[in-house]
Amino acid sequence: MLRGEITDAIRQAVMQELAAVGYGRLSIEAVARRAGVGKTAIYRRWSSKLEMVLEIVSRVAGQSLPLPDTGTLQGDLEILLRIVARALRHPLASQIIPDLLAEAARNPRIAQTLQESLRVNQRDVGNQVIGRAVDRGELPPGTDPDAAVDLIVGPIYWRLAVARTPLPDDHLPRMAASVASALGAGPPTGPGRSAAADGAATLPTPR
Amino acid sequence: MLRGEITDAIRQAVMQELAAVGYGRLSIEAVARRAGVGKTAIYRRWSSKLEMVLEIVSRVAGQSLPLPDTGTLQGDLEILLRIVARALRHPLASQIIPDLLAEAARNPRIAQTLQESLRVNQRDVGNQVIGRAVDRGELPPGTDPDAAVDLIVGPIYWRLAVARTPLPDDHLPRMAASVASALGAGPPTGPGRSAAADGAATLPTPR
DNA sequence: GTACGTCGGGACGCAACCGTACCGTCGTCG
DNA sequence: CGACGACGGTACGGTTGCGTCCCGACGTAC
Repeated sequence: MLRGEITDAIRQAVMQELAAVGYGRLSIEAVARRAGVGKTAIYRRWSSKLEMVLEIVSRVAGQSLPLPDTGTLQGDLEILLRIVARALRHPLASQIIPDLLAEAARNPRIAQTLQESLRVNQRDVGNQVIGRAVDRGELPPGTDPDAAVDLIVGPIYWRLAVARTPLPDDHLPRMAASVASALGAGPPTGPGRSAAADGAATLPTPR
Repeated sequence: MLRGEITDAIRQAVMQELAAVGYGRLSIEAVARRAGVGKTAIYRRWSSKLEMVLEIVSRVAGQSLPLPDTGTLQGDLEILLRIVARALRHPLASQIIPDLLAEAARNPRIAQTLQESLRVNQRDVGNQVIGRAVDRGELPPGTDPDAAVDLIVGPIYWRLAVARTPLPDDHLPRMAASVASALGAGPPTGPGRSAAADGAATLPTPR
């Protein structure tokens, strides 16, 4: 009964409006205006601004992405960084993602939805890359996946979404190499260290 | 003539309101309400919401922080991470910082003010730590300070401000070790590098 | 004691938006 | 061809905020 083209127009308008003014100032009327649609059409589909945004965003964020196995930690990282970089360079995403993350710190519903949408793509991808590297012997078995995700995604996110400094394409391999090194030396977790890089052991580590 | 206690109360209220609802939804009336103050008192001090927030935030963000020289890259990093972690754990800061960063992507005035306020503390601190490490021979001379900042601040920021996963105190040294390793192996920057940091020379990065 | 200026508070006109209701139109299904 | 339902548009009452103005109450400096 509801015409799909209208729904699509609304979805698109919500994303644009979200990027333009943020969730805090997003108004139904502005969305309707931008979509060339009556408010009625929106309220016929969603019950409130929050429900609308959650449904639309989670649909976009929930898309699964293919992650090829390159056979090398370095190669996997490079592809991973490239994917994240492309996403964060998207003009809409680069505005919407930080905005929703900030809003999530304040609104449990948003936080929960984002986390659920991203869990599949984030946690699984992280575990997958780390797991494969461990199997290959490139990383020690005790490697903490959570800490690994911090080291992988943190730098690229900071660069593109926080500092917003342009990142030349040829820097991605360097960053991948740095991250790979960080992962190798990183978590001297528990006993039974493997043979792989343990440069950290030579550094005096207080507490 | 303007009573300082009133100004302080307003400043405090702005920070709390900023944390509670974000910049987008911050209203002068709510600030006045929270501060127990008339709107008049606010408009007597600042001309608009934007000017008010910019002045108050830049005053807080502009505080210089002491950065002791521990004599080791690992030690410097650990202290640095500890400082950043403490800041990001602050209940007000942890809400306000991501919010303003998201808003900065949208409002040039905010972006400029934040950048100016943080330039002293961020760029200088980064350059200082890296420079000292290079002098000690812990890092290769060509190390790119910008890339280094990404690697240092990115993971801790992601962990605390984005993923908002609790970070046990004893993880900081491990993270510092990882970051140190990343910095060391990181920039295999081109051939025949000169001594002083000239990362810009190899980068097609205008300005 | 008088004059000044800030104080909180209230009221102003204006604007935007909420969520709902009611139009007349138009496409589609039966 | 007729009924149905979604469509864009408009209007509604109510709320919130803006930025300004005015008021009486203090407190202080002179």
